[in-house]
Amino acid sequence: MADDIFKALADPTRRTILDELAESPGQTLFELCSRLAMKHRLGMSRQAVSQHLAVLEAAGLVETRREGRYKFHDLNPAPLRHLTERWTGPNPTEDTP
Amino acid sequence: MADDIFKALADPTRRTILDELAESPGQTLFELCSRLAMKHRLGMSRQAVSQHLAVLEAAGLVETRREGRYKFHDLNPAPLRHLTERWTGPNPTEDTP
DNA sequence: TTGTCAGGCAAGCGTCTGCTTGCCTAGGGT
DNA sequence: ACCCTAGGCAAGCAGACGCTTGCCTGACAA
Repeated sequence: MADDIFKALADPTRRTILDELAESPGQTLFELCSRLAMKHRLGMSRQAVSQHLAVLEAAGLVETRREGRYKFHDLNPAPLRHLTERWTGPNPTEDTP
Repeated sequence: MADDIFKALADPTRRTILDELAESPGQTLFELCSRLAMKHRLGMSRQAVSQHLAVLEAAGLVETRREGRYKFHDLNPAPLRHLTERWTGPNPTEDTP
């Protein structure tokens, strides 16, 4: 559970993918590949990115929806919210109603 | 920098060590070894724990002080505070004075 | 139908990593 | 002096991880 999330965050390429999905949601695999290559100078094969996305999806950090032959990816930051409170203590005034 | 922190958090044993140091600060290597063995049923060699502590210290999550032949370890949660805001956005009401 | 394009599956390979084992240094007590 | 204890250094090993390559499936268009 939390283990999957921390392990998913351990790789710099996966963190860059999260950055990219935060900046422009709903990208397909090919869009992510080209933007990682252009903006971040990461020359990786399509399968490498696909495997990273699988790890992120298994951790619940990325959600996907299919439309025809396209698969769109979106960041889900919810699992990250209280991840480190285990050691920092709850943020005193967070979630004030 | 952030890479060291995420990589340090990726291992479940290291997260347990942080838990243990949060619960009772200032433990020595041997104290940590025995408590990991007793409370968490982790049978590891002393060197394994020592190497984990080195990783945590390199990431800035654990600080140490020597006294004679003892070396005491303390949790430093500061690097964890804003670690995930990169994707969650800043906590709206955090750090209110 | 045939061709093309987005994506998935699986095996293989090199590297990193967590852990062990063995030996070594330094501080403190008798 | 001697011994014991807390900790460090370094080599070695098995498994995990990141990435590639090659082939396959399914959706659309000509």
